[in-house]
Amino acid sequence: MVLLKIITKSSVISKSLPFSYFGKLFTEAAHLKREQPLFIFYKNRIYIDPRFTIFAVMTHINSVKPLLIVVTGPTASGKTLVSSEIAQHFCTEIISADSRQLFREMEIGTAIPDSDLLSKVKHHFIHSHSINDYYNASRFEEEVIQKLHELYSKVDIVVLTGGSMLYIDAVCNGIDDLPPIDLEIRNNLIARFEKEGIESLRFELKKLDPDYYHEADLQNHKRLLHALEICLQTGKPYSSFRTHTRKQRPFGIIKIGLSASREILYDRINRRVDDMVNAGLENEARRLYPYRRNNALNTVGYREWFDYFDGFSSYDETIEKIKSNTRRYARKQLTWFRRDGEVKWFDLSETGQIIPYIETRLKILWKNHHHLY
RNA sequence: GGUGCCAUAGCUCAGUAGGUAGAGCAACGGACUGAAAAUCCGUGUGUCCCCGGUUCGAUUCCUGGUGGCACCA
Repeated sequence: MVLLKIITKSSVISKSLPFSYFGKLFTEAAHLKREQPLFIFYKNRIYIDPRFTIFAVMTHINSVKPLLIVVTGPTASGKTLVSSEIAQHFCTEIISADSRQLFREMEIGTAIPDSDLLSKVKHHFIHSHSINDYYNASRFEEEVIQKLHELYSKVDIVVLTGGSMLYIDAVCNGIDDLPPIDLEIRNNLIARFEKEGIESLRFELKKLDPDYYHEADLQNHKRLLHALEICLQTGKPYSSFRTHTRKQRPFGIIKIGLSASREILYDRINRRVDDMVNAGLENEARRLYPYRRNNALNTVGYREWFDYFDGFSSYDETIEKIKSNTRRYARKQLTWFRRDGEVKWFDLSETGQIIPYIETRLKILWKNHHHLY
């Protein structure tokens, strides 16, 4: 809801109005007894009759939560195009939730939107960081929440799109606050793991945090390393930082998922990998080869080339491996989606229904507040 | 046309000295709170080419087909 105040030579008009939500023409003029409307709302912008002298137009958003439209789906399901259409329809901007498109050094292999789309809609968190930066889901949460705060002062709808589910969860539900870890503690633990093996980590965790020891995946060294880092850094068990609660967000969330049959999805993946190869993926990987130890480059579409450069696989095997690993990645994403009951799914053949669906949801959301005024 | 070899999972192939089978890859499922395109865990999906024969029992041995490969014509 928007409080609109228009100050003219002769009068001050104050009106509470719904935001320009449906993308339809919205007029508000009857009370002026004019034949022509004084101003119209259209797609988040206010257009004023030029024959009228306006001294000031002030608006502010009031009471109704702004909205985050989350567009997700497995890799190569067409998120980029759909989210761009949604953003254009609602005259807003896109935040990318993609843990690899963040990095400006990686372009072809991460399938960032093309320059045409980037010029039509403002995108955030694409090529915003360097592969030399230390990055993680918590940082993403912090930076996106900050960015949303900024954006919601201008618009009341923002689109979040991507397939990095942990990152999306971090924005929608939050993740627990943890202290930063000294590099020395981290490196010591890694060295210990490499020298003494995972058994040594289990032994230490059982001592420092028996609670987490019982629920942890004891085969997964990353989980154990992380828990131990926290224990050693703080002197308190890692489990004492785990709240198991969702953070409250000052915005509403609608989740849209894009789906396709396995056959179609796999075909899209295979074709996209071929396109990437034709666009010069091998050269991009060769350029990044010196950085292959960076976590950012522990990524499908790059690590396979590094094996090829090291002589461990043939050219054809490399491309097959990229396709196969991308398919596996998509399956892993699907596993994550199955647990999230909040997602409204649309098949690729019915993407035309997405914007009408969002508009219906908006009507329901905002109608309830209308009675307050 | 002749001779030899081969036919087993979606693919490449093991194997059963006769008791209806198993590896790798692919595929499929799950976990997931500061590396997440990461990391970790689990699952065999089969007319053992076809028709007969021998046998208590044949994917395995035998006859004959069919298909493939190699060599000789």
